[in-house]
Amino acid sequence: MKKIRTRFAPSPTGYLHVGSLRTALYAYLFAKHNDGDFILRIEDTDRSRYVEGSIENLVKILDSMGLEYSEGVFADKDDNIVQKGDFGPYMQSERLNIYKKYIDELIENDHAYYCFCSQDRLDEMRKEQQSQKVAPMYDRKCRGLDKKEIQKLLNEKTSFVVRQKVPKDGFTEFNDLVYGKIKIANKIIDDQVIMKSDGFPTYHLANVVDDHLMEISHIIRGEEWLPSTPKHILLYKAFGWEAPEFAHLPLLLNPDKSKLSKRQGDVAVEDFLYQGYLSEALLNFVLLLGWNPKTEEEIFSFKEMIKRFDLSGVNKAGSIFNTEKLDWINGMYIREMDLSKLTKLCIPYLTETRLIEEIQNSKFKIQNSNKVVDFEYLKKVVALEQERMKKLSEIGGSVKFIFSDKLEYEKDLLVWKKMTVEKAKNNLELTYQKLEDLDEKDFQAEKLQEVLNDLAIKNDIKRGEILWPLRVALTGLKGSPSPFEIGEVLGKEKVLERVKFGIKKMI
RNA sequence: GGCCCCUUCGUCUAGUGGUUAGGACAUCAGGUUUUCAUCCUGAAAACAGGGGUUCAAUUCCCCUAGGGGCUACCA
Repeated sequence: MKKIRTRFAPSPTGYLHVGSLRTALYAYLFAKHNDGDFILRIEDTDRSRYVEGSIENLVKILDSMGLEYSEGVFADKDDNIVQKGDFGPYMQSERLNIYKKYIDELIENDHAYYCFCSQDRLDEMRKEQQSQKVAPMYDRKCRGLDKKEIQKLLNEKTSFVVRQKVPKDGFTEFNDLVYGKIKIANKIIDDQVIMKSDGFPTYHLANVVDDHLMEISHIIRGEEWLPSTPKHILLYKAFGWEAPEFAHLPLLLNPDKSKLSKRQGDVAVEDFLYQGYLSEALLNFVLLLGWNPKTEEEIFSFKEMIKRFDLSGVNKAGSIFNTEKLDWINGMYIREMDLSKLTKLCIPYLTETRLIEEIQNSKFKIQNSNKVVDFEYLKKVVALEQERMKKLSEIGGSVKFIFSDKLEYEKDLLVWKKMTVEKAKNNLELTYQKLEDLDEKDFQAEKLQEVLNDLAIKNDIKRGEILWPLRVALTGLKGSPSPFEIGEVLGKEKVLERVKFGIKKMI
């Protein structure tokens, strides 16, 4: 059986779009599920749209996502871009001579022709066609040029492009692995430009040549390519090549159902990463946007994704990119994560340290605070919020109270339900006395819980009437982790200080 | 305008010629918890419309409507 090979073929035009991430993921999963290869090819044939640094960025993100490719463009130790693999180079801009050869072959075999029409003529023609409400198409003026004329224009160094010679009649059809049979009349297919006047090939030509040369077995790409697939099929035919299989993926949509775009919110993978979404969670979320396992499972490990993915589970309708569920999935992954690992990931959001060189014996300065703590302490702080965090970026705000020198809150907050202020104050005083007698080393969640429960029982007070005022005194917040856990993180001195502060408020 | 594609709860989706049309997120209610979160229980919530075919249609066919994509010397 033929080896399964898929590729991810982005253009280096800036950030990595979440839709592209999904495309890459599906292509990756399909290849790996079938024990095949997944390769990366950079489609940089449009020089005007090239954005500096985007290849580096892309490689970095793919790497952090775990979408490992076996051939393509990699970053070496020093972050230099290098190309590796049997069928390279993998940057189209470095393959110009290859395309040139194939374009010449097409001209030779009468499947393509020189076109000397000026941009102005083309623009005018298009305008005219649009005003008459006919489909804008090249009028094939240069299709009939004879050899002599062509040579003459060539000799005069007239600017030219090369166009694909599309059959005038008949139909081109193919079977898409997602959409099924697609059939289009050749007469409505334009004589597509395959080589631009700057000598660069267009997407259509470069794509076909590369996919053939790189032995791609399955082209997995976005639905926006569906209408131009017949052109590609025709190109394969013109070369006498067997076309690969096609699987087009439904688009990701804005809330208004248009194609997902930057205008209506974040679409760059790096933005989501920056906000504190975990790459596993993002992958899991995007996996489910347009694919389902035919069971009710929703959380998939990377290994499980590979095992379970198949193209038959891909649906046809576009899906709105709504991050509500992403938040849930992310929270899920955060809760399951090993505390040390989670803490490391939280460091950029919690401390002023951006680069984590050495965790052991390191000191971390807390953001917007003058506090400096070690990693073990950070772990305790993160543990406080692990089960209520949806995104890593929330950590700084949610544990701010731990590090502040003076809490700000209304005194009424100290009063629980129907309690009186007097009662709250008394209970807090009672608590103070009890905690004051406690040894520093007894400031440990379980012990505190035991001691405070005991206090409530002995004095015949509802637990809430002890614990609520205490918790508020320690946090100044309506909602927070329990006073036991917080007491442990804060330590005796701070706890007593804050309780005293609370009591004073009520005097 | 032309061509192509799509249409099940608010969102992601399952599903079948006969189902109480299932799940998840979000929402709401209740329980657990001192609070928040977690966790548990429950509720509300969908087959775009119209014609066929059929004993029976959400499911098959046609039409309409709506949405989207493409229509570049961009990918």
